[in-house]
Amino acid sequence: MNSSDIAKIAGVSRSTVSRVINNYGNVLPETRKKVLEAIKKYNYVPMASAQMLAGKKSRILGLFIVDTKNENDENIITSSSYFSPFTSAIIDKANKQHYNILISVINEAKDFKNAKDMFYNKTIFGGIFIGARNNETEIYDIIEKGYKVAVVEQEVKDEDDPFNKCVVINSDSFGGAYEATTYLIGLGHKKIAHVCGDMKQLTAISRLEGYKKALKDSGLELEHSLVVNGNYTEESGYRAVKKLLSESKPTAIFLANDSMSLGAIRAIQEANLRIPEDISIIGFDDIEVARYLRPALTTVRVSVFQMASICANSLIRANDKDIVFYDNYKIPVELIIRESCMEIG
Amino acid sequence: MNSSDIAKIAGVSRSTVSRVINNYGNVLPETRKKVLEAIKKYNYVPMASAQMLAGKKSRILGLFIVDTKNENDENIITSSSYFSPFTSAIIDKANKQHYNILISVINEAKDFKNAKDMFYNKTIFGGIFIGARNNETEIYDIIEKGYKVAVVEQEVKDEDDPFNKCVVINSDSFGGAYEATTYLIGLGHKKIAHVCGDMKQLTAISRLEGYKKALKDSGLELEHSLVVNGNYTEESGYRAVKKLLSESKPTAIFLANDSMSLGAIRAIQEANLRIPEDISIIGFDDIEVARYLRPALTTVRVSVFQMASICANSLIRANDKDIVFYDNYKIPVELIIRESCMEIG
DNA sequence: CTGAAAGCGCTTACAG
DNA sequence: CTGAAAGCGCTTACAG
Repeated sequence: MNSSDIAKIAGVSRSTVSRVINNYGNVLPETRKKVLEAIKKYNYVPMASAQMLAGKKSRILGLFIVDTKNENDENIITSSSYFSPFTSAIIDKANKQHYNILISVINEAKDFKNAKDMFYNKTIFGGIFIGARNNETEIYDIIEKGYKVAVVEQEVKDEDDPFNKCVVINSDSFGGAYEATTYLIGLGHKKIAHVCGDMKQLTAISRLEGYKKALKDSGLELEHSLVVNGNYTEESGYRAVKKLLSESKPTAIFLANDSMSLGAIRAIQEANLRIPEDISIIGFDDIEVARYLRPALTTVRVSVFQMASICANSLIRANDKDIVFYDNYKIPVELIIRESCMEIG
Repeated sequence: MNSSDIAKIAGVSRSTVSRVINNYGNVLPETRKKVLEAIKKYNYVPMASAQMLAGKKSRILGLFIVDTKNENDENIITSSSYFSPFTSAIIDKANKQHYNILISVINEAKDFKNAKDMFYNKTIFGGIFIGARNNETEIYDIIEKGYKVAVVEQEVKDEDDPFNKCVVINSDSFGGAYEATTYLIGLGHKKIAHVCGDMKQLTAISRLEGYKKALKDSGLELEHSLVVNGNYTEESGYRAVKKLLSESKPTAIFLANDSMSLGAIRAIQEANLRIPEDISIIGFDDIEVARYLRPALTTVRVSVFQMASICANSLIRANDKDIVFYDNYKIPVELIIRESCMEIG
């Protein structure tokens, strides 16, 4: 069943069938009705690739999750609590506007090829990148070829930066880290450690900066032994805090994300210390588990939903209106005070 | 840049360009080399829709998540811990075989139209349905038109059931519920309540059956007041247990999933009862939070990863080999004993 | 308001 | 081993 068949059945030309399918105005009501009936009767749906080849735009939006495998060969982001709300918000926004999402995971450099192909072979009209390391050059090509892209958590360096030619959405990592650290300082802590995230990522860089700035503004000295490496996984948080506990013995720890806080809790329990009586901890992200922990985790909430919505909507609008659309958003974060911190005393 | 351009540059015909792209054997090595160089130099990627129109198969697999909104207008499955591992496993399997995933959420009956369109307009070569209520007739159409589909958690009634013509993957809900209930009985409990899941879904139906059968096999009477409604959401678990606690006062509760167990814990805490000293609880699914709860939740683990892998692989194999592929899998589950149950004292 | 025709960018028999 | 040509199923000027 194709448009010729429908045309024959309705007693019109293929042009007319096409006109009613695309809802053009210049079709007599009765003609339209005949065509619609034939379409309905035979459950006809035009073949998408033929439509595209003839000039229609793709209504598929790519979502590319750049991810790294952890010790257990599991994807860090994809298996984290971050993935689900982000992805589902994107899907929701897209579906509501009659768009669909093509989703793919990028684990290694070579996987960027698949992502690029989806742009270049015109399967998708545009795409979103999340989880990429800061200044990921693999994305430059795509942007520079004029495709519509949105990136989350990318620094825009200067006017020549390719990321100026796309939509960039960042959360206020610096501000959140600053607020978290200041909160700890306000509670009287002086030995505040920081467990860094994956420093290839903008979020980790900014969170460390925010921590440092807060210390500085309060006149506290930055102790290098209190800043330890992590890579955003639970395991890395465990190791980092284990080390901290045996060496520099902080009274409070600000971890660059919640997953690492989970590891931190384990390390602290194993050392027979209590949270928050012996040590205060604060995370970042506010993943779902955070509020179920006992004590519930104090953390910095990032509105993943909001970030996702902006990504999807910007790109879809750009496609619908056939415009290029550059923009740079900084999404505010919020300190969620629960039970894992207390005044030093 | 299209295949004619490349042909001109390489000094061959479009046919030859097509041959090297599709890796046909009958091309002289030097000819192939010239073409490959031109392709590389100009970064040429054939347009997917033109390829499809000319006869190539789609390499996009649909993943349709049938979901219902909860009280807060959030999708139940999509925002649950079930979504992320299932989806990421599917993506992983697909990407490894050079397939991509088109993902979409079905909230209302009318949203099935989008799913059907993706099949009928040939965007996807096949699709997976998860979360649908038992015997969802909307899926029948698609199967009966001969498209490749996989469904998870669907009962196959008899030989005429359309679901015989697709891949169906079920977890052993009955067995898991039977084991969980038997475990509670073994601990000496006699007043064991069950909070049902969404009874439109096969999992909920089977879990209730397993519970009943275990009672029966142990010679325990089924008390109707001990079986209460739920719909798989945390909130429904909270309400159900609240009711149970004020009325029939069970000593143990088997909940049809872990999300409801979260609500149960809240209700039990509010009633100033202790888990497991005053009341034992056991969930189903083994979502990520389960092991972080204190006491850690005893539950029945479902290998979402395995189910997802089978879905993706079956469909992809069917497409690659161009065969129709019917099958019916029952995936074993595993009782994970943690800290939320104890012997009745 | 409607139809005939060209064209979108590929692949694949067919012929040589 | 390679090329010329037909065809896939649509849309969209163009003409009337």
